[in-house]
Amino acid sequence: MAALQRIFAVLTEHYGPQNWWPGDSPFEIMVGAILTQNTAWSNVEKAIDALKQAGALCPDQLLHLPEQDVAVLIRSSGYFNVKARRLRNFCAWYQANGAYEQLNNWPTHELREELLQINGVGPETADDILLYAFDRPVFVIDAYTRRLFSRLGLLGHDLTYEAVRREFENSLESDHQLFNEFHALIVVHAKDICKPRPACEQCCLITRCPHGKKTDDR
DNA sequence: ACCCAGGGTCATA
DNA sequence: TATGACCATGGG
Repeated sequence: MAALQRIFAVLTEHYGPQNWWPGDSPFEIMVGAILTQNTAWSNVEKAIDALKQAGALCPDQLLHLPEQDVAVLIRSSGYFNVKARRLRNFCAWYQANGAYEQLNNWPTHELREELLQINGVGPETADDILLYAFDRPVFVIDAYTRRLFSRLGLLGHDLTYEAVRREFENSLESDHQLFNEFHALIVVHAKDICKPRPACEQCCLITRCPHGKKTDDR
């Protein structure tokens, strides 16, 4: 994908720097990464606020509280029962491995493999965490990225997550700052482009179901 | 009332 | 390995 650099330039020129991920600490970013699975960020913000309000936005409390209580706090983020369990799974791993300072010494590949072992952390969530909490040069592939680039004709729509990620990482210099901005810009562009609802040609490049035909997505 | 959202797991064939 | 069911709230 030789055009990537230029697409990044156009997006960044239009929207400016994004300063992602929204969040005050690496741990908050990791929690957000789990809560935002298939969920609008506005709903996640409320859940994170509720956790803060309850003094529960830390591994200790999330592990100490009954899972049911956590579920109530994160209710607004949807899937609250599964996500409460996923937060617990993640925190158990996080504590067992000495928290941020220790984990940050791990090589990127090993850290990624370990994250993927946690039940509830799939490839995108792992990569969110690696890129935005640990500043590792890993390109995050989400549904928007897949739709936009496959509809531009730059990506096959039957590629695996790993294949798409390799494609992006091989087409750009390995720079966490670049990957950080690029992914953020794709998401911001998706939100921006289709404000009311459907129907312009631009929308069809990145929103879910272009005029009823759902061919891509995976 | 319907569609969608910054996914992931599990059961089945 | 590939589908399909399931998880659930809140905004447009």
